[in-house]
Amino acid sequence: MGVTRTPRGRWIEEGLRALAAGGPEAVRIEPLAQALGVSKGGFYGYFRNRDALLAEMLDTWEREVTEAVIERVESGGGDGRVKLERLFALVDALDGLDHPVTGTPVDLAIRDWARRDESVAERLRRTDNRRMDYLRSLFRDFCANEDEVEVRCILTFSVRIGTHFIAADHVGHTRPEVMALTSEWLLR
Amino acid sequence: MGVTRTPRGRWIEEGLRALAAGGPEAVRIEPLAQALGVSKGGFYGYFRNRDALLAEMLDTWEREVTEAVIERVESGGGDGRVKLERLFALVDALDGLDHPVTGTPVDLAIRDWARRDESVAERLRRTDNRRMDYLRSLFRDFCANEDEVEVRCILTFSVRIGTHFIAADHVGHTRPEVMALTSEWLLR
Amino acid sequence: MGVTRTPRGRWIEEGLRALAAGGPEAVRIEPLAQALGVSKGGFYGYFRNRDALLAEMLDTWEREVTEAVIERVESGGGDGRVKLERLFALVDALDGLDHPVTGTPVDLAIRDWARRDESVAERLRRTDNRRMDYLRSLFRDFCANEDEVEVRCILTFSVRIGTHFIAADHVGHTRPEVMALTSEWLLR
Amino acid sequence: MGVTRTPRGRWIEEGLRALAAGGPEAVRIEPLAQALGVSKGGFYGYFRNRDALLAEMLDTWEREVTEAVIERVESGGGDGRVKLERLFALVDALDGLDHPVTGTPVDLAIRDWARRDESVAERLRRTDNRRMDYLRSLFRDFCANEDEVEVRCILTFSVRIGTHFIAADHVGHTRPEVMALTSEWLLR
DNA sequence: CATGAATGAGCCTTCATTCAT
DNA sequence: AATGAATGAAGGCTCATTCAT
Repeated sequence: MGVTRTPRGRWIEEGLRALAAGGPEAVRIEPLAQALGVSKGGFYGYFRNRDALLAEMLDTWEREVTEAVIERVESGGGDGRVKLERLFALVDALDGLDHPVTGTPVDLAIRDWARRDESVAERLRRTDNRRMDYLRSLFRDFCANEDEVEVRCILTFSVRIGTHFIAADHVGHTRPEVMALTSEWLLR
Repeated sequence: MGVTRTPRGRWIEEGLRALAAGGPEAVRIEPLAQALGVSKGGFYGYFRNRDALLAEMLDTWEREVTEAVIERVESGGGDGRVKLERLFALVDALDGLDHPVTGTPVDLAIRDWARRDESVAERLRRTDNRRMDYLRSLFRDFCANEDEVEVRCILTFSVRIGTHFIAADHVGHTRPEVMALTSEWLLR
Repeated sequence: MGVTRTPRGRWIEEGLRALAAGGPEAVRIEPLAQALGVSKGGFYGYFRNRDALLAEMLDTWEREVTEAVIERVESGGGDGRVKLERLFALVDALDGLDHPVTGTPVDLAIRDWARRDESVAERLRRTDNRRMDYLRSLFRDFCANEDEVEVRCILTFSVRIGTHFIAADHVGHTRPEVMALTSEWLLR
Repeated sequence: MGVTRTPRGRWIEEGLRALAAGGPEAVRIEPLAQALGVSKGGFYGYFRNRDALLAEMLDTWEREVTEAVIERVESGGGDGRVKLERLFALVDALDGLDHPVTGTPVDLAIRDWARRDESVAERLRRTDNRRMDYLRSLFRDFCANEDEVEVRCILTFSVRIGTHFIAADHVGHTRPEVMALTSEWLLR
């Protein structure tokens, strides 16, 4: 469940895997067909062309990425601070896994893609706004100043994204340890 | 200064421009030759192959990106807080410009590239460590706790990178305004 | 009458339509199936392969094209000259219509096709001989010299075909006007 | 001379040969390359794409087909009737040869193509108008009535084109004999 | 019978690379 | 060094055909 099983869905899933691994240019029909153990010609029974696959990959991602996390954070109950802690833990766990659709690598690949393709940027804007709205609602629980809420939100979001794009080492700490310290700091 | 003038350097510069615009896959010999007004065959007089160009592009970037900013921040004098403010202003200015080597788009493209290529990741680690070291030295000026220095560093760095990869809108503010609020907050 | 209604006939009719519009290469199973609102796999329930359809299209055309015109010319009565006038008027009318089987575009497409395929040429020879025989019988009504009959026949036939393959403009006349003058001249 | 020898010209010539033999759809890069004994990739050093080749084929044809015949007819001198006789003989000879550019098969293929492609039709209109203008000038030499000139022109042109698209046999004559009779008749 | 799925050959095109000049 | 030409691999796409259901 979650992992699509229809042949159409298998192309999409494999496409997202390729996207995560090598960016949109790496989503090539022939290697995908080979990975699925079918002939490349069969692809066109499901999708009009490569662009249609890319679009459906993004559709799938946009649909799944928003439902997944928020529900699981909300389901646990508690106040904003508790939920944020749960959110951070959940995101940490997600980084470790390798889900073909909701996994972090797909997210990062789409972020880079969005810098070059306005239609992708628009989709990202939609999902990022939904995430940011949720973040705001949690921070407001213990943070009265609206500006500060916004600052904490962008910092929280940035550090969770930025950590994957920054290669620096830390003195006396591992990156996860610094992330943990940072999370504490943002929840003060 | 910065813009190289040797024929070899012109290939590198044009390659970095292509990298910034479309990622490493967009660095293609023929369009580069066309942009330089020479034949693509000539490329191989300067570089063994495409990979050699990519390597030299990274060499050039690594060399230039570290010298540039720190020197200009230091040259102005003042304490850590003052220098950080200057640094932030400088980075903001850089985002607006479009320097073919030290410009932000090249930086972002290399960060995404590093996620897929370990040799690129290693170069990025070197430059990020140098930047992080410098950041640390500035934050230590007014922040005694080492852990907090580390937290402020990663937050500072993350928000400056993350802002380019995050598409969310803000309530009652533009992104630059939120960035300004964030900078204040990090310098408290 | 003319428009076939059996499923088999509908493939043939649609095939002729495609032939008229784009030549034999344009007779492609998939677009035909789409135009008929059925799946392309079903095609092979009626025809062994594409060539079988092409053959049956030609069968249909050969059968219908000969019956149609002559009967209608004869049915009106009169001498040869009168019948030729009626024939010319009929052909002019046919050029304006767009019958999927007996329409002029199909005729022209088959004529071009015959230049490249001997089996098509043979069918065309059969139908052209029947038409020519009929033409001869009409011209003989008012033209004693056998050679001149032959000349008038080939001229009559040629000008009715050639007009569709010649793109020249005329001085002070439209093409239909010149055709009318030509018809008069041939009936002198 | 006449047959182009530059590599570019060889592609065009081979393309026209394919056009004559199988229509525009038969002009395929790979078979052409094979016929020329080069790799298909090399094609793109000379032409942007297949359409560019088709266009240049038509350019070449349009250029050569107009110069060729008229000059040779004029060079012999004589009055209109004499020139027309020479023209008919020349066209007959051309039908027998197989020149890759000015040969009759190319002409016929282009005529059929023009029925489906307006840009081809326009080129054909240009060349046909030039030929028709020349025909008119010759017929006017011994035919005072303008309408009759026009009739003789379209009949002359039609029969020369139509003969290749009509498959009928003749009674007691071969086609060339009927053509000869027809020519006499048109020159009366 | 009809359908959906799959296949494989063939086509156009791009591109890194080589090489003679 | 630089150019123009050529190569070969790879990729996107179309299409006739087959086959299980």
